[in-house]
Amino acid sequence: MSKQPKYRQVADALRREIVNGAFDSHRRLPSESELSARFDASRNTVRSGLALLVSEGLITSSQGLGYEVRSHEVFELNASRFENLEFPQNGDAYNTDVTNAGRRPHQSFRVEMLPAPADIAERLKIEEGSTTALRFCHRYVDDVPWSTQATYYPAWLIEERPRLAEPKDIEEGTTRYLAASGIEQVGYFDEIATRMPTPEEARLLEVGAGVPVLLWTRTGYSADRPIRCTITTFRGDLNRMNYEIGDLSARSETT
Amino acid sequence: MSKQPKYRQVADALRREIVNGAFDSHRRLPSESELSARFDASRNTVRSGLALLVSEGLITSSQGLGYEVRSHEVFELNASRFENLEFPQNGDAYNTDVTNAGRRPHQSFRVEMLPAPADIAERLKIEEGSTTALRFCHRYVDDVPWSTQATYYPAWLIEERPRLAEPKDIEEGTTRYLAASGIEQVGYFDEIATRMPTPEEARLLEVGAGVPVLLWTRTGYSADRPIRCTITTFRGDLNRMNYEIGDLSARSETT
DNA sequence: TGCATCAACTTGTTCCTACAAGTTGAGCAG
DNA sequence: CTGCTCAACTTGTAGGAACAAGTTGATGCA
Repeated sequence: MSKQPKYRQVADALRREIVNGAFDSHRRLPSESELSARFDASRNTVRSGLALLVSEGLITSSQGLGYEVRSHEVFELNASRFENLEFPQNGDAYNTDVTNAGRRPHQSFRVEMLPAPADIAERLKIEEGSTTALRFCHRYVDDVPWSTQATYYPAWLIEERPRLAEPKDIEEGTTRYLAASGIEQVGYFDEIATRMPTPEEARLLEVGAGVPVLLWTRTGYSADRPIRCTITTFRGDLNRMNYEIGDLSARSETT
Repeated sequence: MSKQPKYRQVADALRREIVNGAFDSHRRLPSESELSARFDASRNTVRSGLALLVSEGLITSSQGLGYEVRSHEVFELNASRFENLEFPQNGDAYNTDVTNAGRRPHQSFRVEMLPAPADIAERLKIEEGSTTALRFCHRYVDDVPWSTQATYYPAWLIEERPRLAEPKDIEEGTTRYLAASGIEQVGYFDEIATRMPTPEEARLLEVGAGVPVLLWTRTGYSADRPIRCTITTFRGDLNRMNYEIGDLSARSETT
């Protein structure tokens, strides 16, 4: 009658109940032993089924507490408005967006001088191994880890704009700082990818198993040459990226 | 000495060897019993460690064959060039891009008339439950499942452009078909998200555990109103999306 | 009342066994 | 030589047991 292995039947039954909302948002699931009795399966088998749901990102488990349904409240990032000088903002884009959403931003900075990795060198059109300044930024929203951001600047730019090498926030935003001193970012090339987090990323972003990360690589260009490359790693469960392209006057109209 | 549980030590050791390239691209890993002897751990413990690497997307397993390192050969999609009338193409964007990359495209179509789901209705600015035409497309590259695409057209558009309701490819591309008959897409709003696949998606895209999907939702607008909404589901391990924004004349120059 | 302790829960880790099921290559029958 | 069978590998599924470790609330002592 059922060709599916038992642990899958367990997972399928629980998944159906979860998506139908049988378990309140942050109430707990029945314990492993209860499920074991209900499905007439060993604890190991039930655990296999639960592990499947964890890896799908549907539930989380905590030792001593049990399993609970994960809630997703996504945060939208408008990538095409970022770094657009015409769009009014107070401070940098991250602070602006988070504050506008009624959340509380927090970030920690770190600056390193290091030789350019191959992929960065290629994007910045510089020699692999030549010096770059890496501004690394770990961002939180309401004290929940949100993203890590690594921006590489080529050496020639640092010499002209030494504030980029200081390990602190640039209040007006780096784009404006550069523009105000004559280096204008006139275009950018974005690459978006997804994968499962490395153990290091999982630690920094405090994500468990089953949550992919969104990788956003932006290479900014002046009229002459590449001026910086930013790699942002987002928690995939909490973020969505938007692009507005072309004439969208029909979008804002009320129907 | 080592506070980490043994199955994590196994996973960490193997991960290190994999990223250092100790195992050839598609050669197999040692079998579970070999690893069990090497790490002085039970087969179950070794399996837990291997399961971790599978969920990270590093390796795959096949019954009877063993474990092997997964290769990533990503396919780049230029999202900002899609549906741009100025950019010359033969046929639709998918066929063009895949053929240009020297790969062989294949796709199967299906058309359904169905009531609009809530999220689609909101994006198309129509009543929830009102009729829409869904053009569903399952795409392959070199016979590997690549993406599924669901495009919803509002009823008013189908009445004017009945070819959209026919279950076959429109050779010149839907964008050009619409433009040639007076409905021009002048802008679009893109949303990009990632998550683990549902069992249905995992089946269609033939992805195992540990591979997230990339969700791309594009709402196209004419000068007056939304004209369609496309939801594309990509295999995250095989695809990357690009956006070119602003003046990128500095990008194409040779250094 | 306030606080510490502990029993009773939870999941986490590790081992064991047994058998099912997919793959491959050796070897034998024709 | 061809083609089939089968033994010997591989991973997959299912059960068992025992103990570690985190959490919670009840109990009882000061």
